[in-house]
Parts: sequence; structure tokens; C-alpha cells
Amino acid sequence: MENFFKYLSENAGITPGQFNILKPLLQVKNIVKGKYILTKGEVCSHSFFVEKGLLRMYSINKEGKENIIQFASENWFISDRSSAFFHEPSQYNIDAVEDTAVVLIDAKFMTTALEISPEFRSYNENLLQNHIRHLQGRITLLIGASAEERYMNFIKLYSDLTLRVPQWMIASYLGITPESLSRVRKELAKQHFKGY
Amino acid sequence: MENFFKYLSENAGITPGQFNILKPLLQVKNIVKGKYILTKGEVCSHSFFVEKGLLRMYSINKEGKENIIQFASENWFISDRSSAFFHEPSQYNIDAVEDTAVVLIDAKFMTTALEISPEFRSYNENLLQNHIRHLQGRITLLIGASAEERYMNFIKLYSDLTLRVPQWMIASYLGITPESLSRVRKELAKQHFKGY
DNA sequence: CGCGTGATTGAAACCCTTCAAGTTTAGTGG
DNA sequence: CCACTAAACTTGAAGGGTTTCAATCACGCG
Repeated sequence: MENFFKYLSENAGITPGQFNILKPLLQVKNIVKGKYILTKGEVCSHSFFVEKGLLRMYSINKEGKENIIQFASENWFISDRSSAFFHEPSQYNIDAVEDTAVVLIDAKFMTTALEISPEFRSYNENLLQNHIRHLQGRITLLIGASAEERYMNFIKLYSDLTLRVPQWMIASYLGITPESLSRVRKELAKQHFKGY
Repeated sequence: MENFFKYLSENAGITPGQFNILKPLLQVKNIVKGKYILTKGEVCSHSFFVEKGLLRMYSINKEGKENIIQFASENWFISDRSSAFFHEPSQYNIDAVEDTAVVLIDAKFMTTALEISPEFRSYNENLLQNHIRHLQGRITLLIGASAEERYMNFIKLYSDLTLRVPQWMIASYLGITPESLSRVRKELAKQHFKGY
């Protein structure tokens, strides 16, 4: 819970007094590596703030392959917004890449926080806009960039994750096979981009 | 302007009285086929509502190829939200695929509409969430689906656009070459999916 | 130690691209 | 309204990047 409060005070201007109002609406949950907090078909009723650890959200395509949509490590939110907002069954799974602690954020928390803090409202919109920017950037890369370019972009954007996430998951995030990623890395190493 | 009002009254509960307050904040602009309303490097200061016609937003990759991010025909909004929201130079171009009439929506309009109509606020959030859902679905397809699957998805989602948009632009939207799309269509025709 | 998971490597296959040519369609001016 | 031209679409052959399948290697953990 401490990280979440620290995060809210730094980014959304939430005061200790406000946090005391919000605290009873929150719940912490631990997920051991490999376990799920959202499975396909469920309606997603929470947003998850990662206090510690690492989560991933993915879907499964026609051939049964996992396609990773998003990772979330410390101080990131993750959720199937569509499912939560439109009360639809989710297309996605969310599970733990490492042992993880999350703060569960429900609709009640959101409405309360939006009521008591105008700054929280604008921060929330900021988050949404940022999310859109991020997704658009990713689409641009998927349409127009090679596997190598996409990987270089990944290690630039998520240098911290590059060491924590198994390579085959990074491959899945990039939309290539683990074998291809291995070869891309080999190529890059040859070109004197030693290390990660 | 009529379409826009009709749209707002049907979707965001805007009344004639409210629209009279908003109307002075709006401007209509005509764009002839091939002309731009946003070019890379500019800061995007408006959202555009398409009254009539068809726009596209695209970026240009390293090899100088166009990658189409989004189309917008009648009753759709289009904008570089990131640029508008964060006051950054845009990465994208927006131009007219057909002669087009748009309503220019600026920040003042948004704040005013949000003030006078609570329903507009929730509608606006709806739009944002929907946008995210849409982008996520597209990422899933780009990561995990073949060119053929992506094209089938396109004609299902945008059957109206399939006839209006040149094929090479659809190819660009799907992340493949025009030649490949031509061959995909040939394949599909063979398999008795005659027509479009 | 041995088992399982993840990473690497090789060879063949496949999908898509590239380049080049030809055909069709659409737009323009005489 | 036809003739001409440019743009869009199609088709073929060759090539590149990525996948697939299979085998091997490396490592951590019970």
C-alpha cells in the first residue's frame, strides 16, 4: 500500500488526509508466480496497481499462441479497461511473471477519488491519454518496423524489464518467435552492440 | 454542422439550448482530396469531426513508407490526441482521401461542453475507452494474425470503407504491401468468398 | 544429480516483399 | 465524348525475413 500512496501523492496530488478516506476502499493481494488475477471470459472488475513484482496481460490466438499485450512492473497499472468499463467478458489473461503484490482498485475507489480530488481527475485523464499514445506507438512499430527495430525499441523503452522477463515473453510481446529473437540478438551482438 | 449536432444529441445528450452555447466555438472547414489538416512537426490543436468525406492519419517509417494509423469517415473523430493533449509536435499526418468537411473542435469547446453537460463528460470518457479497446484489438491482430485474417477483420469492421478506400491504403493500414493484399484477395475469391 | 525450462543453432519451408511488367481504371483536356 | 495519361491494381519470378521443427546446450532447482 505504501508505494501506491507514495505514487498518488507524487503524481496525483493526493494528501495524507485524502488517502485516509480512500484507504478503506483498497485491498492488497499477493499473486505467486504463474497464478492468474484475470482469466479470459471473466468480467474485469478492478484495475491493478503493482506494488512489487511483475505481471503480464496476454491473449491467445487461433493457433493457440500467447500474444503479450502489456507488462506491468512496480508503479504501473494494469487492467482490461474495456472489460471493466463496458462490463464485458475479457479477451485477456493477466498472470504473474514474478511473485507480485498488487493493490486492487475498484469502481468505488475511482468515483470517490474523482470526487474528492480534482487533481486526481486530471491525472487520470493524463494516464488514459498516455496509454493511447503508447498503444499508437506500438501499432506504428508493428506495422512499419522489422523485428530488430522493434527489439531495439523494447530494450530502450523497458531496459529494466529486459533483464527480468524471459526472452520468449519478450518475443511474444514483439510478435515474433523466441528463435527469431535469439537470432536478432546474435546479429546485434555481432554488430558490436554487446550486452543488453 | 448539422451532423455534428445530430451526433451530439443522440450520443451525448446535448440539447438544442446547449448546442446554441457551443455553436460559436465551432468552425467548419473543407479539405479537398489530397490536402492536409495536420502535418508532421505541427502541434495538433484540434480534434476533427468528419461531417462528410474521409480522412486518414498516417506516419512515415524509416524507409519512407506510409503507415496508416486510422481512417475517419462520417461521424467519426480523428486527431493526434497525444500531440493535442501534451502539446507536442505530431508524429503524424492527416489528409483527405475524399473531399471532406470537418468540424474543428478545440480545447475551449471541450472545457465548455464538459462544464455544461455531465452527460458529455461520460460520453467523452466512453469514447476514450472505446479508442483504447480498438487500439488493443488492432495490436492483437498485428501480433498474432496473418495478412489474410487481418484483411478479413478489416472488411468485417469497416465494410463501408472497403469500397471507398483505395486498396493500397488498406494494405498500408494492415501493414502489408499492395501486391500482397492483391494476392490475399485473389486467394479469398478462389475460396468462394466472392465479392468484397 | 537429473529433470525441466529457457536459450541457441541448423535446415527446410513459408509468408510476404521486392522488382518489373502488364492490365485495368479513373481523371483530364482536346 | 473520345483520347490520352496517370494512377491503381494485378501477376510473375526471385529474394529476404521469419517460422517451423528438431536437436543441442545452459542453467537452476528439487
